[in-house]
Amino acid sequence: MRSDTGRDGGRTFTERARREQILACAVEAIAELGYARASLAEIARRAGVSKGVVSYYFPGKDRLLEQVVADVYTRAGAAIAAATAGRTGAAFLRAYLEANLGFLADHPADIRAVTEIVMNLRGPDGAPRFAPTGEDPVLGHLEQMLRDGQQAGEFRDFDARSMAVLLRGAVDTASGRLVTDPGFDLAAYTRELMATAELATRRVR
Amino acid sequence: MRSDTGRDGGRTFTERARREQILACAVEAIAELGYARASLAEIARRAGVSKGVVSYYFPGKDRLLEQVVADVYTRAGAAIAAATAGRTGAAFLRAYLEANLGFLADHPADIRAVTEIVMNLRGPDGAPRFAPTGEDPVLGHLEQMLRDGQQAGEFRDFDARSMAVLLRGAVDTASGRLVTDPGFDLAAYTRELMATAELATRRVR
Amino acid sequence: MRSDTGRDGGRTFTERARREQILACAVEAIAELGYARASLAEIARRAGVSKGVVSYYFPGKDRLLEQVVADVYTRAGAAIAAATAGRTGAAFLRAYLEANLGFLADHPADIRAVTEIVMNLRGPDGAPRFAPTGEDPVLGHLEQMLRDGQQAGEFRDFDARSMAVLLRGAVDTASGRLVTDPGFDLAAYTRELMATAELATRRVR
Amino acid sequence: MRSDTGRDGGRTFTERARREQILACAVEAIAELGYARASLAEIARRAGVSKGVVSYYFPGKDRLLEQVVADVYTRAGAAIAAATAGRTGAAFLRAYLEANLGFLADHPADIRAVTEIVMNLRGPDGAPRFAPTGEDPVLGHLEQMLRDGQQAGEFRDFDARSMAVLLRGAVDTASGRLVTDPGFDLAAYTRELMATAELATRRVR
DNA sequence: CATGAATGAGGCTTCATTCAT
DNA sequence: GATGAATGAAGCCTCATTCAT
Repeated sequence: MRSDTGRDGGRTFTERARREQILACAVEAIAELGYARASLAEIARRAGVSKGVVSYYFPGKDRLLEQVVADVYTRAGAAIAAATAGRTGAAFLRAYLEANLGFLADHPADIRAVTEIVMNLRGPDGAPRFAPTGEDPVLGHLEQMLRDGQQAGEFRDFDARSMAVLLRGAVDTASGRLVTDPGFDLAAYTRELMATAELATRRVR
Repeated sequence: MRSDTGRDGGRTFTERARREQILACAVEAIAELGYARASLAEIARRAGVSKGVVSYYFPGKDRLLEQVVADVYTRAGAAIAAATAGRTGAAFLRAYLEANLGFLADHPADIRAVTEIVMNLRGPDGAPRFAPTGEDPVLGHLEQMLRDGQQAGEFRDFDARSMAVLLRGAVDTASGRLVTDPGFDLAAYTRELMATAELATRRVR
Repeated sequence: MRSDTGRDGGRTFTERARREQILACAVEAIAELGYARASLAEIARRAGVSKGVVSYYFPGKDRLLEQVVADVYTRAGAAIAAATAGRTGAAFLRAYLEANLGFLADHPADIRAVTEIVMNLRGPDGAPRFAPTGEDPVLGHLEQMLRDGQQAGEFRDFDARSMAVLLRGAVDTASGRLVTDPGFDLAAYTRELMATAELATRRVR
Repeated sequence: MRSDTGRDGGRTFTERARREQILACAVEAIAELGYARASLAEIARRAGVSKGVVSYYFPGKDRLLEQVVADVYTRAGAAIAAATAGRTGAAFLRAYLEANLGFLADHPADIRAVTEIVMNLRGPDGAPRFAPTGEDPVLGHLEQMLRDGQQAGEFRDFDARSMAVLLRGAVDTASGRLVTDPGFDLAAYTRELMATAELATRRVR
């Protein structure tokens, strides 16, 4: 047993490193070239390994892409959860939006890649694999927090579901801009989105 | 040359009909199957013609897809222009959003298809063909109208560019929801978006 | 409408010709190289066409192989049915075996290919696609004819099922020999098989 | 070299055990999954070892498969030789067929695996590795014993070669049935085959 | 001895495109 | 104008094999 074969969760050190490397290269390739052009060959090329290696670590391209999504979701979710811990109402909303756009600013490629995958990856039956539906947990959480703020009397009486969709749409659009529009000013956008959220949700006297 | 092939702009009647039919089937296929699965064969199948016909009318798949985008943009632009004609400031904004979401409600497949194409179609160099940039005419127009409203004293002093991006993002997200989220309530969303826009842009006393 | 595009059963003349050509080349390749080495590329090469053409005419390799089996079964069945028409008992058995071995002599590659496919082709679940089971129609027919001969008092009281399996095995083994054993004497084998069948089935005084 | 690695014929105890284990798992995998799906990875998985181990003990997959055949042939040959020792003529034939079908009943997977390998394994030139030819020792032995029986006046004057092929075919077909046809009655088949052999070979008065 | 890791060839399939008719 | 036919590239995947540790 050598130092580079230490086990952790059933996986060797090198295996975990390779997996992460491949995931990173997949994100990079998708963010840069788009979903359709991000072939396994391209991902392997960026990782400096042969095509077979990718298949060796992931049982199929779909699984790899799903892993990318799960990976980024996990990291983004953790960052946002940490930033919003213990907050409710307007304070939550501010922290939530700030954390979302902050993650975007720090990991634009990750978000871009996830967006591409979510929009394009389909199951064998042709149905979208990550289609946003009523049960979307991300959206559901935001909606619930908005509803809580309303019950606490902090927010006005808007349709929580629609407002949640609107705010997520405003967040998501930023990721697209960030990658393709070089003139996009994320800081200004963040300020304006937070102001808009504040004005659109606060209880009117 | 037969009697049923009257000329119009250098194109016979049947030719124009075929083109429109193919474009319509392309929209249908992309909206239903997604960008990657909408092959020329599938489009031809839906149009009830052979693959060769598609190639005959459009010099390459890319051109066909570009034409789909141009087509829908033209129709949507006309509808929105008609609805907002002569209006400025808050009145313009209301009419603009209402017309946008109205077009969405009337032509969800068109919007879905265009979204897919815009996100996926790339040039030979790999660069996005329709990437939103600073020169995006759609966005530019909205931005200008917002700026006009500010100068007229009707709107508060927000960053017009960011607000334009935000509102477009809020509009675009609705198209995605409309197709994949069966529980999405477009009417409620429209109301909430218009309320939000009103609250976020009006001059605060 | 030209002479080479005459329709027949929804298929053009060229299409039927190509299909038959591909089927023939598949038989040839499998008989010569064995199941595992008979790739689509090899089949296409023998047909003098590109790999894509095979996929153009058959929706997948499995379907092509299934078609080979169906094809040969149909032809062999027709030949045997014609040779045994109206016969029963020992006369049927003689004609049956003679027709079987005759078809073998005339189309050794076909039989060899079918044998390979039947033994190797598996479904997506890994289960054999043509596994001989109790419901095997070919075997069932022979068994029934043997039983009829017993009831007519022409045959002794053997186990009809076992005898059917035995005779089919004796027929099938000849196809293997014919291809791989250059010294195999089919005529002598035919004589001996018919003599054996006669001796093994006839009513003993 | 430890105490548990006593040498025998140049091979340690564990080495021989490993070889036998791998051979057994190869048989199992081929019998169950068929030739094409029995990959080294699958065989290694069933043996509970890594792929490298298989390569370590056998210099290539072909050699492993050849060894499987040799192994089963050796065991089957020994069993049959023991059962037929000292017998000739009809007595030999009865014992021979009984021992063959008995081995089949006791080791169906072995026979199935060998059948698959014999039918599929090819040399680099594409030629079958185990094709039955005129020099087939198994067949040759049976043929010789039949001839001896004829010269002893016990058998009628059939073509010994053809009869040998016929009987081997009747034996081999049972192995195929045994694996794929759940309703196959091996005991009944054995009885019928022995009766048939008796009737077909005995000297007619 | 044994393992995990990596390779590269080859297979099947899909698809945009071209061309003769 | 329109079609069926054919191509060839590219994609994903599986697998036997090799190698450093």
